[in-house]
Amino acid sequence: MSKAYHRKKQPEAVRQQLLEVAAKLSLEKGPGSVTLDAVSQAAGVSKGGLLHHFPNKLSLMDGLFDDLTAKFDRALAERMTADPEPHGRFTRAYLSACFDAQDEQERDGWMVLTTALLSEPHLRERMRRWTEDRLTRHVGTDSSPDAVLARCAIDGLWLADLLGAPVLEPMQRQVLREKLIALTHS
Amino acid sequence: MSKAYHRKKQPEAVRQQLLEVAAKLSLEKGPGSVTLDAVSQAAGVSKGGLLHHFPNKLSLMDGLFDDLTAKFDRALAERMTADPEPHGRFTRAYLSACFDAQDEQERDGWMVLTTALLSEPHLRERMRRWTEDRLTRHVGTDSSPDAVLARCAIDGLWLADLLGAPVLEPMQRQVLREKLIALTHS
DNA sequence: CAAAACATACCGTCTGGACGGTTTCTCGTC
DNA sequence: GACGAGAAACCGTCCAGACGGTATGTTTTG
Repeated sequence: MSKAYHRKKQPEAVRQQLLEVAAKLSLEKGPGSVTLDAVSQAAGVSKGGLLHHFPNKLSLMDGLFDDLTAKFDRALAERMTADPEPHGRFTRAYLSACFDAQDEQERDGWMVLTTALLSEPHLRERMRRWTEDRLTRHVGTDSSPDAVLARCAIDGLWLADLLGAPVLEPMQRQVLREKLIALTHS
Repeated sequence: MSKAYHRKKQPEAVRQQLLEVAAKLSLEKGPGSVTLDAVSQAAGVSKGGLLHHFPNKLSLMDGLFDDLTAKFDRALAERMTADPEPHGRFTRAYLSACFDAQDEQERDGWMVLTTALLSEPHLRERMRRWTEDRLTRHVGTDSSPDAVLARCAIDGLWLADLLGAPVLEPMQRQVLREKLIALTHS
């Protein structure tokens, strides 16, 4: 009889814990290491418990996707409301959300998303729809060639970070950041 | 008794075939679907045959990595020798190699590389070293902030392609391309 | 004939998932 | 507020198949 069996029931917390563990596992040991056994064990829950919250693995991945995109959307929304200038607003929010790692954990989460994304065709498709959606939503303010260029560069830079790339010195990073900001205003 | 058993032995061709199949599988059905069974079967070889060429799965992945990076390096070298202007030469070659899908298959290969890369921490590390290497090799001609910016944008754009992103119209794509080229000259 | 290039058969482990049980929570009724 | 009944939140076990890998054969090649 394990402890978890008798502890206070807190489904939402457990659910969140499972998602966090899945994300961490995917980031550190690759998406291939995200197995039901590994996740449940690392989360201190039995596999049966995991399968109660997510009836199968696909729904676990989907849940992870939903969770991460929701967080990212919130981060974007925050920054956009704080930005008085409509033109290029979305791209600047995107930049800030990726650059300013206000929340260490959130940044990692966003990275997880991409790695898991590319490995699972199903999530790739969901991601495609997500970007498409945000894009059409901010067409008009953020569809200039320079804005597109900026967002591509942000993605690329963040991809480099993900690979643990030769870290740009903070100063160079700052220069880049300002160049990108400038692009959103043109 | 299978056909492959009695056909003419052509080890190098089989080896190449195995790598191609592995790449195709990874691209289309995700890195998770690259199994010894699947690869060998799709290549028309027995699993034993596969394991003869690559003694274990890791060496298969490494072989894939070597093959793809070698191809990409060759593509880069070609373009660089054809470019008379030293300044920004590497970045322009990089741009051209990613943009101009001269060889449909080669472009796919490069995409495979990245997806497989991110899923396998081991390959992530190899990739990191690879980029680091190319970077230090062309420091001096391709380390200006604008060149870095350009390469980031290229990566980002290519990532968008990978996701099957909302395709930019060819014209917009052309505009972007010219902006990037301009960046390599500044 | 030796070695390389395959094939075939098989094994131990892992993985996703089904299933039935046990404990705790929720909520209506009195 | 007590209380019982059902629902929700777990646990533990078992299984069929997939997976990576080994061991041993057979055929071709040099």
